[in-house]
Amino acid sequence: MQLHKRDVVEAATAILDDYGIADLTMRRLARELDVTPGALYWHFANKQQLLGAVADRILQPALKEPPSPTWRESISGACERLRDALLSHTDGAELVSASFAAGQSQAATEFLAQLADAATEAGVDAEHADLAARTVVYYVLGFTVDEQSRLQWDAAGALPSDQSVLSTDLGAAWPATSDSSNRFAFGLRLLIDGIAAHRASRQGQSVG
Amino acid sequence: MQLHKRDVVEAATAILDDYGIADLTMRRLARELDVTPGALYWHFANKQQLLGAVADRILQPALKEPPSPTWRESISGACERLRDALLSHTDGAELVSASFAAGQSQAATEFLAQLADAATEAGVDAEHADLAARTVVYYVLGFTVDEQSRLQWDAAGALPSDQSVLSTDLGAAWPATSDSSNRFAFGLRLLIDGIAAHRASRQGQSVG
DNA sequence: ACCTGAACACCGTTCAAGT
DNA sequence: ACCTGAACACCGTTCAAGT
Repeated sequence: MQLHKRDVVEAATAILDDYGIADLTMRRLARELDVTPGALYWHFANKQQLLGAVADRILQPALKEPPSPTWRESISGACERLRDALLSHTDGAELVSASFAAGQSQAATEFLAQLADAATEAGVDAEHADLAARTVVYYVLGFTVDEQSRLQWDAAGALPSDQSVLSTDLGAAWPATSDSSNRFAFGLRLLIDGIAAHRASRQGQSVG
Repeated sequence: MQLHKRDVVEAATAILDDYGIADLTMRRLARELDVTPGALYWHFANKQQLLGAVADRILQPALKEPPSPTWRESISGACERLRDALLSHTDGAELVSASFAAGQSQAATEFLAQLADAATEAGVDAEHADLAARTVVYYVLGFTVDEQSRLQWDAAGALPSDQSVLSTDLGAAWPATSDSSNRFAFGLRLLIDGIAAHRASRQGQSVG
């Protein structure tokens, strides 16, 4: 039967989840779809574009924005959804980070625009709102790439019996997800406070 | 004559500057050094490690820290030196960003420690100083990767005669380096203000 | 319109064997 | 100790030709 873009992206996501970004090659993907590598180039101009489509798929859940009462919650909510989306696919942060840098993810652009809106709400002038949004995205991507590589490294080295590197002392379980989330929230607060400070130093508006 | 690590890193940097990161392959590098690819693996365990050494070389100028009167100037000074170092090599931001994420650059770790010291000076507790430093580095790397890709794209498309995409209107020259630097400074101020706000919300210290 | 076959021009890495 | 020769197991991309 006919090959459609959606099938290709779905199969690519499956390879990503099961084997990671290093195994997500055009040839491997073609094999999985029972076609010749050349077939993929009928649907996608090149690998970068295909990865961009995978990035868009990963970012879908991060784009739903429930209305927030304050701009602070708009930003931190969006960032938490972004991090969650990245963490729910093997090497998700790395893939999206690369696609974002290459300008191949339409969803990333959309996400950026949402953040810029929140920054505008916060009182940042239009000229700088996009920049504030980018700064926030750089943080989330950088943090999550780091976090995910550690998580996956630990998961790979984890033996069936709980023999972790840091669990030589009894009882004390390995610093869990909650700690990582706290660390994430710290950096986020830094940025949000920075945006608030900028707003305040420009013109006095109602406190968000 | 004998091949030394320093020769290899120097030749690698030359390829980077002249042809970019895509052409910085082990085989190409070996050819340039008049050796067999296998020879490189006597001196470096793998390509990542070699790229880490190149990153260290690029970061060297960013590590000199002149004493600053305030922690704010320590941070912004370090960040400007980092950006300058990255921009002075083709694809420098991309290479250092990758090496940093892979944990292969010793210089990047050192740079991080310097920033963490400044954050501590600012009144951030030890537990969070490293995190604040990372947040700043994520910003500088993210911003500069973006900036450099645009710069290089423009430079590649620039015809001998000043036929730029945006210069269809007369007189108005293309937004120059100064604008980019202003944008860089904006995001940096955001982060520094965020750090200051965090310090203030914790305990009242002398204003930096 | 959509895909195959086959090629082009490469990669990173390993390792016995040489000096 | 340091490097070569040669191989292993791959890559992304193109494009005439088929259906």
